[in-house]
Formats: sequence, C-alpha cells, structure tokens
Amino acid sequence: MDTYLERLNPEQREAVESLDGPVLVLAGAGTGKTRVLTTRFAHILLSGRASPGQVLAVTFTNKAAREMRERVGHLLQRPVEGLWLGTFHALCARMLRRHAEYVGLTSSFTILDTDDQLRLLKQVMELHRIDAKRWPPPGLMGAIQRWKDRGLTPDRITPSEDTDFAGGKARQIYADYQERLAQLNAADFGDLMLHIVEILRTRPDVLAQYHRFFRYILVDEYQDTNTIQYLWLRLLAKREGAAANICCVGDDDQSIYSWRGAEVENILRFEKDFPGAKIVKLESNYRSTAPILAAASGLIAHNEGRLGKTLRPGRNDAEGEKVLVASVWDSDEEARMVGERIEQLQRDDHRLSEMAILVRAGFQTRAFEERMITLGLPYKVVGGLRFYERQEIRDAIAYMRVMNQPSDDLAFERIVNVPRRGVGDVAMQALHMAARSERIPMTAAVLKLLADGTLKGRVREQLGLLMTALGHGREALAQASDEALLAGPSHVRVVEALLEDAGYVAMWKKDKSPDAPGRLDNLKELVRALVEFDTLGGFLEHVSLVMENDENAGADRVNIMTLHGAKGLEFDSVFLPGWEEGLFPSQRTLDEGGNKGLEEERRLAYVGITRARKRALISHAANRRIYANWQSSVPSRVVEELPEEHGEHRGAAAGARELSRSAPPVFGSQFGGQFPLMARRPRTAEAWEQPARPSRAGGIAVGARVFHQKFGYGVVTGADDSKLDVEFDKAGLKRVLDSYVEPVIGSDSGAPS
DNA sequence: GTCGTTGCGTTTTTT
DNA sequence: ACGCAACGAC
Repeated sequence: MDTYLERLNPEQREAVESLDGPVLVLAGAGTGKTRVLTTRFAHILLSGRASPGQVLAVTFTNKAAREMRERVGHLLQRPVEGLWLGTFHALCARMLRRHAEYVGLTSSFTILDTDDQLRLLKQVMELHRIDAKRWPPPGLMGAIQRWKDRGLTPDRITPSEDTDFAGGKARQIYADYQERLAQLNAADFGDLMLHIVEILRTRPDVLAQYHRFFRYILVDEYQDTNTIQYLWLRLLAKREGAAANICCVGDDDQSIYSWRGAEVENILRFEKDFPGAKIVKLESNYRSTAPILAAASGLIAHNEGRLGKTLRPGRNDAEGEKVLVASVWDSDEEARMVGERIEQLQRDDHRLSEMAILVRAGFQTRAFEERMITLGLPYKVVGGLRFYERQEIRDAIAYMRVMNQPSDDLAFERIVNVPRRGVGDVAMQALHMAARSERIPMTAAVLKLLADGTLKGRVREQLGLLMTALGHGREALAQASDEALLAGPSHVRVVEALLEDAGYVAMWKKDKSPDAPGRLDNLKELVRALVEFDTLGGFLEHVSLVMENDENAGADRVNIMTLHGAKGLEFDSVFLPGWEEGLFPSQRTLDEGGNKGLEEERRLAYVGITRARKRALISHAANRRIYANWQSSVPSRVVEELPEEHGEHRGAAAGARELSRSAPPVFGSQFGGQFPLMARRPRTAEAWEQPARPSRAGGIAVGARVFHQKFGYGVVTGADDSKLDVEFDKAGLKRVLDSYVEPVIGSDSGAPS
C-alpha cells in the first residue's frame, strides 16, 4: 500500500507527506519534481484526505497536465475522473462558464485567438483615430495583456501608467476593447484569468463555495506564475480559520519567462503570504552525470539573489564525459561539427530522439535543419508553427465558429472574403454600419442587406451562397442529435459539407502553390480530429484552449528546438550552439534588462545544460551570418563562467580569432575545412580559459574612426575595457563591444589594424 | 477590388 | 536577405 512512498528519497518523501499547511518545494533540475507532485496527489487521495474532485492541480501547459493525469492514474492503478487538473487557463475557463453572468457574459462565451484579438483592437483603435503607424496595434495589445497579467482592469490603470501609449488614450482604448468583448460575448486569454479573479474578489459567496470545494491545491512550475495567477491561487488558498493546503513546486533557477510577465518574486514571497510555510529543498539530481551537474552548478552560482540550492549527483554511477566546449570558425562549421558528432553517436547505437540541438533563437534552427537534410538525418523542429496556428486551420475553425454561433462576428470577418467573394472595404463598411445601427450580428446584417437589395452583383451572389451553406450546416447540426445514435457523430459530415459548399476546399484545390496539397491534408486531419468529440461546441472549446502539435511523435528524430522550448525535457546528448556575446546572452535582453536580463540568460544556460543526461557540447563560432552580413563574435561570458575542471575545450578557431575580424567572410568556409574540428587533439585544463579575448579597446583610441556592421561609420567618443562609445554618423551614440567594430584604415585617426 | 511595389523589423512563447 | 504589412496604381 505504501510502496509508492518507499520509492522516494527522504526530501521527496517529506514534500509528499506534509499534507497540512502550505508547502513550498524548491526542486532543482532533475530532482524528481513531477514525481513529488504526482505522488503527493495520489497520497492525498489514497490516504482518504480528499476525493478526486476536491483537489485543484494547476500546470502551465496541456502537456504537463496530461502527464500528471496519466501518472496519478498510474499510481492509483485506475483512471481518475472528475479531477480539477489542468492549465491555469483551462481551469479558469471552466470556472468562468459557471459564473459568466457576473462579468456580463453568458456561459457560452467564445474564447478569442490572437488574430481575433488584434482585429478587434484595430477596430477600436480606428474609432479613436489612432495612427496605426505611430502606435502599432500589436504594441498596445501587448500592453493590455501585461495589464491583464497583473490583474489590472481598465478602472485600475493609473494615469501615470497610461501616458506611455497612444498619447494617454491607452486606458480608454482598453476599456472600449473590453466593452466590445462583452458585446460579442467573448473573452480573450487574459480575460479567462482576469474575469474569474474579479469574481472571486467581489463575490464572497462564490469564493466561499470554492473554499468549501477545494481542500488541496497543487501548483507546478511556480516560478513561472505571473501576478494574476498568483492572485488567483492566493484567493483560492487562503481560507478563514483554516490552514492553506497549498503546495507549490518550482525552481527559481529555472525562471526564464520574466519577459512574458512571470514573477520569480512569487516564490520569494511565499513564506510571507503563507506564514508557517514548510520549505522543502530537492537537491539530489537523478538525471545527469557529475560533470554536467558541476558545470551547471558552477554556472548558476554566478547569479545573485538565489534561494540557494545545490545540485548533487543522486546516483552512484554519475561519473561521465566532460562537458565539451568547441570553438569554431563560423556558423556553417558549427552545423557541420554538430552533424558529424550526431552521426558518430548514431554509429555508436545512440537513438536520434535522445539527442537535441538547443538554440537561443528561432533563426538558428535553419542552419541545423539544412545540415540534417544534407546528411540525411531525420529531425524535427519542435515548437515551430503549431497545427492550430496554421492559416487554413484557423480559417476552417472560423467557419465552424460562425456555423456554431452566428453572432461570432470576429470569426465571420475572418472568413467573409476567404475565398474571395468580392467583399472589399465598401461592402464591409456597409455591413458594419448595418450591424451597429441595428445592434445585430454581422451574419444578420448580411441577410438584411441581401433582402433589401443593398448588396448587388457578384458580392450578392457569393454571400448568398455562403449564407446558404452556413444555414444548411446549422440545420443539419440541430438535427444531428437524433441521428447521432445511428450514424455516429454527424457533425463531422456537416463540417465537411460546409467547407465544400462554402468553396473553401475548392480554393486550396485551385491554388497552385507547392504547399496547397499539404494544407488540404491538414484540413482532412482537422476533420478527423472532430470525431473525438461528441459535439461541435465541445471541439471548439478544445481547440481554443489546447493549441498543440502532436505530429510525428514517436519517430526516431533529432530534436531541434529553442532553449525555452526544451524546459522540462531531457535527452542523453545535448548540443548547445551559438554561445556568443550578443546572441546568448542576447543583446536585446541585456539592453532591456541589464543585470537582471543577464541573470535570466544565465538561468537559460543552466536550463540548457541540465537537459543533458550523459553529454553536453557547447559551441561558439567566431563568425556568424546574421541577416545579410557576417558578424564576428566573441565567446559568451557564460562560457567563461563554466568551472574549468569539468570541461574540455576544443577548437581550431581560437588562433583564428584575430583573423576573424578583418578577414573577408569568404575565407570562412575554407578555413574551417582546413581544420577538421573533431580531429584535433583536445587541449584540456588551461584551454578552458578563453583564447585571449580580442581586446580591441587598447587598439582603438578615442577619436578613432570606425565601422560597425549594423550602425555604419562613426567616431569613438569613449572606451572602457571591452566597450566603446561610438557616435555613429547615421545611428547616433551607441555603446558597442569593441570586437564589433573595425577601425577605418586611412582615416585621420590612424588606428592600428 | 485586386495586384504589385515599397519599407520596416527581425529573441524567447503558452494558453 | 527575407517576409509581412501597408499603400498606391490599374
């Protein structure tokens, strides 16, 4: 009976068994965080403390929720139903459907996707006559989202926060945007949380109901919670006269989402909010070898203000290969080297799916993809555009939404002229006018303008066909329930017919572009997915909350993904390319976030290294092609922070570095070819130290005329160790790394070259 | 109303 | 270099 507890180490066991009162579990990478969470869940149920429906378990991704559900079921040795287990958004949507009327919605409200949100915001901004050039709608959308992330409804926006955008009109636009959402009976993603928090704040009766309901709360990835999620948790957890049975699991060292509103501070203030909280640290790592752990620990130790965990090897067999650092000439050579190493591992019977190339930014994947194609190695880019984000899928879903809910104006606007039906600005204006003046949905406005003869010619004919197709579909859907018992889910056929009759399928069949057949396949795939649901409405709820991509799972492929995308995953072999100043740490993060930004980049590096079970290969290139031109780069400072004794440094490019800044890029590939990297004898120990960082500051004097790849020509106005202040002719005063600039030869300043 | 040209920006991403 | 979005010409 208690065997599941015996499989835990003492810390894990403490985290699982401390059921009364608040618990914060600080779980380092690979220390069994998920195991603790799922076992705790099972333990609550098996010890009879609560029934499945009385536990609230929250995750960030659907994947994590699914995994937890499976593992809990496995521990209980039966599938569990009626759980409140899901993502923040899915759980909030579920709650909001029960109390929608408190925020002016009905329980059948629609959830908007990002396209819809932006289209709606643009409309509101147009009404305010905001110049979209000067104040780009996506910017304001972002601001609104951040407000929502912080729990700020329009009435809570202070004037000082408002002035930033659109000349002080942002608050008003936000308010109008919310107003329009309410009219449309719609909520965007942020609203799911914002509305429910508003309800819990203002309706003590509703809050009390949930307090009675949820006896235990479990939270995964707590370091990633933003303010509104924190508020939601706190409201639900803090009960009058009872201990808060909330257990949050997180790792401050893996907080990498501050740029989208996550507040690590939520971890730090846990003890303040929940007095008497028990803190359990999990530090035994069962995933990685000792050198990998040492490298990761040494690196993260450079951060300040940590809660201070140390990872120690949890297994006896944890010795292993050193972490490699490779210096290469350019990004092409880097891809070649990684490819070779992958082939080598493959020859040694390692599975491709146990290898991952983790990059800082999306554009880096291309070089590796190309290399994999040349070598004939199967690969998958994880987290590219997801299935439900593809144009044809969104269009098809918009068709379904309109059929399901004729008042869904945003979905209607998306498809009204797809395929082209001759509906342009003029016709749209007329439809908007009619809809607004009569206070009717757009589809009703179309019927009206068709009836009164305002619409003529081709538009009239085409829109007539569209409305007929939608009408037929809707009728068939209404009858579907009778028929369903006999013929299986008929909504599948209804949707098929709709996409045919509306000319949507024909549009892609006519399309001669190479990706049209693929899009038709995707549409078939979408229709197939419908079978899993009893009703069209159920399916639509699913797609708006669960945007994921399960394609070609299971096949043996090399994984290529961003470091962010890799969080929570693990692989035997991990490749970490592009560890160069400017790219990783990213220049932009440094510019915007200063030292805090740097620390987050360092955490990202920590996440990267700790993904590896057996081996990690870090690399940096002296030259990288960014957009059109080549840029020379210096190794990331993060590379220098790796502890020496656990790594090995290899590379041909070290000596080449001096050359790199002045040599024409065409040299690059030739040079790389002459020094096959992996064939070189590794230099150990002392080689860990960076090959003397090219210190140009000494070489470039104040007053020197220089050239910078991005900013053009300029004059140096100041210098300190590796940074230069340069007054550029076109771009103005910038602070740049000395290695990014070239002295201009033959100018009056006479810098040595 | 549609098609072609110009111009800007280009980290990370879930739901 | 490239892709997308907005604008102007047919």
